[in-house]
Amino acid sequence: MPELPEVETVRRGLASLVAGARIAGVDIRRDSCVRLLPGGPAEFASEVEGLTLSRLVRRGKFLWAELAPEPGDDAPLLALSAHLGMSGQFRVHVDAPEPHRHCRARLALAEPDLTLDFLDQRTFGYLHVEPLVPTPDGGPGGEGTPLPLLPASVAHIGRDALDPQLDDVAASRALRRGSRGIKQVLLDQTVVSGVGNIYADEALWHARIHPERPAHAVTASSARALLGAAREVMARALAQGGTSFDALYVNVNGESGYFERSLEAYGRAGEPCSRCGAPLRRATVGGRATHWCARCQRRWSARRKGPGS
DNA sequence: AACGATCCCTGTTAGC
DNA sequence: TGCTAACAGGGATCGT
Repeated sequence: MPELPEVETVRRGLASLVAGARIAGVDIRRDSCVRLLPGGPAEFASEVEGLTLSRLVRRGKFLWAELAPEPGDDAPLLALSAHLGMSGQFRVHVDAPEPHRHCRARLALAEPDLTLDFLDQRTFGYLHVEPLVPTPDGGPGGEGTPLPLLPASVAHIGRDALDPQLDDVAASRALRRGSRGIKQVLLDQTVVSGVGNIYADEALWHARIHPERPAHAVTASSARALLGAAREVMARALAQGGTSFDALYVNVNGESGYFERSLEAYGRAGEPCSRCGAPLRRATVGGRATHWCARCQRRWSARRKGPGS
């Protein structure tokens, strides 16, 4: 599934391939792949046609292209935003083949002439055209993103774990707030964004925290370790995922398995923990498949030795 | 306000 | 063998 590292890989691919191109035509092949607009898919098409894809920007798992009236115009007011959901992909073609079975939208680009396909097998992803709005925390952060503007539907999303402007102190404090299990807080994109189910399990394993430990019972140093682990594991995945896209194939779907060999917890139920050898467990937590080591990741702090213990 | 439950959707796999 | 059911998942939204 595409989480932050995969989405960033897509962003880089699109930035190198389609930035600066003009949207010459829009073919929505499945209406529900476009977020609800009053005028439906036709409104989507009429809003974006003729505009230029300028900067490609990401926050967490949200990706968007600023839309400029002309190439080089740096006062965009609109964004073409996308969420890949579970299975979204972008593919760029010089000579467009017949659309793939899962192709939900096809954009014809000009200067250069290219075809940009949005594919999505499980249809949880979408495209959206929406205004860029100011945000209190000062903008998307990350590479090449000077504007303090976010697509309206992304305004509530917190800075992500790889955002250099993320306030680590405030973020780790926020991770310790509330009665929810720490994994659910880590998956809450308004706190720190970009972490999905796979990297949540990985980060918790690295930080040795039980996924169901109540957030308020996580120590300050554990919360800092957790944030650091999330950052570390996603940075490593990005380093691997980012190496392998062909010139005209935007590597996207996160299922390509390039990072799978490095996973310590996710998908490894029954296998021995590489730290302690105890078998890894699996259960459903908050509706999500969850993997952890029952020995390394205790639900409660180890009891201090005392009378009666 | 905070949090849990529900729903969206389809291809694959497990089970009978 | 052929069918059905469970499952995977992020996030918006609604109800408590």
